[in-house]
Amino acid sequence: MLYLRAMEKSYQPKDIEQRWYQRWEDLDLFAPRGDGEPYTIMLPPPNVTGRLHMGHAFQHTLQDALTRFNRMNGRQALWQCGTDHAGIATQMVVERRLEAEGRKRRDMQRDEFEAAVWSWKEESGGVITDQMRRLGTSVDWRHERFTMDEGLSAAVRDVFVALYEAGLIYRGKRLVNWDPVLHTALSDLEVISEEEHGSLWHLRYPLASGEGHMVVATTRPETMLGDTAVAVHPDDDRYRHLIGTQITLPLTGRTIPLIADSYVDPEFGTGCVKITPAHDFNDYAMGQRHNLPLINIFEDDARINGAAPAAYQGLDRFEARKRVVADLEAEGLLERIDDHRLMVPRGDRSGAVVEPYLTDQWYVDLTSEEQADGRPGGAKQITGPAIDAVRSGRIRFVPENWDKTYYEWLNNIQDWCISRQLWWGHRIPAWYDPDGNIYVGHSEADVRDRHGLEGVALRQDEDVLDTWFSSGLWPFSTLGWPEETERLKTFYPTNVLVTGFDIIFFWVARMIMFGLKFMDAVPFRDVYITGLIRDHQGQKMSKSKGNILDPLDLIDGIDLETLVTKRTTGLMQPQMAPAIEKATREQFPDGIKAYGADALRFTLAALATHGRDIKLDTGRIEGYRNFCNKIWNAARYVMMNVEDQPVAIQPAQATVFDRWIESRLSSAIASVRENFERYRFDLAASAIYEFVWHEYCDWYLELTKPILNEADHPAAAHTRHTLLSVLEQALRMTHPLMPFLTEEIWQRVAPPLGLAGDSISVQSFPQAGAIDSEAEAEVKWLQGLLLGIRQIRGEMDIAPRKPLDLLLEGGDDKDRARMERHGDMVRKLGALESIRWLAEDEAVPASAFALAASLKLHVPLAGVIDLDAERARLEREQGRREQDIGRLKGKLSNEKFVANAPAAVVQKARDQLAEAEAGLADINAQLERLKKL
RNA sequence: GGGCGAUUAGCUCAGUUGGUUAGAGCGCCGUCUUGACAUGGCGGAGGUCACUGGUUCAACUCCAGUAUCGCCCACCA
Repeated sequence: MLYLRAMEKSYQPKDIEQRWYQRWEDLDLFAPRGDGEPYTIMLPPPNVTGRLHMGHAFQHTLQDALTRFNRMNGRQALWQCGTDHAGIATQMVVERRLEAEGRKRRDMQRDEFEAAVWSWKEESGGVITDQMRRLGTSVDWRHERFTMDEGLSAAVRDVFVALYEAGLIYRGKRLVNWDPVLHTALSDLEVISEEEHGSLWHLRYPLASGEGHMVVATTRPETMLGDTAVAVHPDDDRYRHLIGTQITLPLTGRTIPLIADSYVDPEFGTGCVKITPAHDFNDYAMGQRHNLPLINIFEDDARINGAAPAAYQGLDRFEARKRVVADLEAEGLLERIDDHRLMVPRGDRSGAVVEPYLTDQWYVDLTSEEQADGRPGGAKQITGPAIDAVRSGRIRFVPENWDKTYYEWLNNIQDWCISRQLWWGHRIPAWYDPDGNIYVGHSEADVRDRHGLEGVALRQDEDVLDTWFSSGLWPFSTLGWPEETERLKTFYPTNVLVTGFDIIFFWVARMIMFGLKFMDAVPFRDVYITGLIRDHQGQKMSKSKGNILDPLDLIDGIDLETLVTKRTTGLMQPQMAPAIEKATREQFPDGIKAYGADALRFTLAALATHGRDIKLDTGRIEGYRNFCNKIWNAARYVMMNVEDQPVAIQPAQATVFDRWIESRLSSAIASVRENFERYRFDLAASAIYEFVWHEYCDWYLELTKPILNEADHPAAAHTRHTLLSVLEQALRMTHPLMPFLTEEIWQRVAPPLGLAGDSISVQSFPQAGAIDSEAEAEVKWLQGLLLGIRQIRGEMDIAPRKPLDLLLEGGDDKDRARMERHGDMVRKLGALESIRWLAEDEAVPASAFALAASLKLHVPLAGVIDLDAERARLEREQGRREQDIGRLKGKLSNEKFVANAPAAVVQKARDQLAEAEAGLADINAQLERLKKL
């Protein structure tokens, strides 16, 4: 009992949480245990230098709940964790830090820079793992992996070599998305296109004949320096006669042809398009069709190069644009400028406008068809199987409709550009000899060996691989692949992947491709796609909007000034600071309270509905913090009552209340189990909440008080047992969502029941027992009776403890028998002075009235009763019943309803009608009596 | 231009194969500091289920369309 102290009056998460995680880890409870059926979740590896945001906290909560639930069910549960080296993101962070120290990457040696990244990784890598521990995540820390670990790097090289040898990786010179700030190629996915304000410049291109000119419209006038044609639609009558003639390209002195291509839309602009094959994807394609020359006019930082006239060389592309427009205008060749909205492609990391740029890059073939030499192309070998895995149901998206997004993307996919001109990442395992021949292998020695390259100078490719290339191997590389380890055999394929929709393409699809290709099996059975966590107004959380919430601040709390500082420092746009400060002060005038990890987790689970983003409101977290306190205090009550008291276990002595709460618990357990299995964390959370608060606390605990407060009550011992046992099971049921609180309480509750263990987290998840419908009916009856009394009290403004007399009228033998059994309980919980049945011919005194099914309750209130209030209340009841009766009569008088609806539905309507009519008669009678007073 | 989603109480959301008096939390009103808990108890008010048609004995639920909002994909210069 090392860890246990006297229970404070209220729940203090800080005390509890800090003690338990360390203990769990010391006991190594989160490694796979036993020999049950394996259950595996791969943690989407966060960026090693990052911090966890609310989205991570959300996903980690769900993964932890699943892992804990399955661990408690006896599965060999593995939650594989680790971090991603995050090529571009990390390189940028480190470069920025170096610049703060006055150092520049370009002045450094490559190995020197890599060393700086590794040391930054060591320094900052602990932030995430610390955050995860604070959240209570039960990952297998001893097998934590990093995508640049030697084993994972070897896997990357093996995959690259294998795909290259299969003809599925190739090197090619073509137009790529080029980031001129980061000086690297990007994949299609890393380019974000958004609509921006721009202009449409109408330029005059003189005909070489000297007779007139063509007018072309462009959004990028500077690229005219690289034009190699002007195109019109072949059927465009305005220009048809000019097709094939030459045009004098202004400013350059070059002559270019007027060509015809049906790609051109005659309706748009002037119907004439300038063609720049080296700087536009469409123009590139057209250039291929028409054998046009490519003129690259940019350096790799998008300055104008030597291919352009000297006047423009060295200018940045935007400078060049101004200059070109000015020069054209000076020559009278600028017809007009229209405002124009256009889609501007930007690099997702740098924000720089991406330039289509002709370079040599490495690609994974995802599109080509089967080839004549028998080599299956990428479409057949990689993309097709990935589509089929989902189509055949071997992989299931939850919610299901994400499969459409997945198919849509794969059906329109392009080859994947995997090379990046960065220093941080997996170096491409390709070497060049002085003649430029390419050799791909696992290492330089391997290459020399295989190709007999003794004594030949070899130079390794400078580029690194796209980060997602290594992330795509995560489900098997972390388990030891390419070695055939025991771990790999046991835990692959994994059961479920929990992630956001934003990386379905980046990551999910690629894991499926690689998993199928290299493991010959799907990497996971289910893909649970979570919604996005948004702020209380539904805005996306982002540093630049200043609406970020750090999970740790919700756990530990934070004062307003610290929060303001945190949100306003290190902004990309410092001018936003005042607005962010104002909004923060408005939303959190007192800062953020400490809610604790359990409350945060429970909230996130409760909000996890399918197919919907989540607006996170701290009010909601506060509500669940209160729920933690409720559990805490219920446990206090239980412990107070079992200390030094006998706890019996003979079921024969069970009261109907004991049977009732056991039965309700069974329903709750069944619901929680089912909903965890369906990934309905929201329903699981509400089943727990409903049971613990509104059944166990609101009713059962209250029902035990009259028994336990009476000296030597015959049911006391068993009641204590039930109090403990139900709480103990409820704790196990709640543990996957609230690991800390349940552990703390379980350690106190288990021993009196003769149970013990290192931790609740390795106990079994409770099993649902039988439903006791007899007990449920009896307690429901009792609740109805007490509700009637409370309604009278509540609406008549009678003090809760003022003793009342209760007169009963009507009812049947069952009511009398039940009242016989529970009269004492009703008297105590209803704070009644007396209970008496009205004699058959006895006049009803002036009283407040309530109905409990067919039982009529009268509370005599001579002199005290507010007749008007009571009449108004009864009339409201009257109105309700009349409405019901009207509706039910209408239904039942419809012959088709009676004929077609299932018998049970018709009977139900009849019963409801009878009950409503009887109730209405009772209320009318009471109203009549009131009139006479 | 294609695809997906949302619209239910003041707010945030449930409502599983069509049959419930359409629910919960927060907020609101009233009341109560009783030996688990005021981070609480008890009672209460509050909804033409976005709109229009259709299918059906029966529609929040199924179908079609409309409106508003949001997201993803796409080469219109």
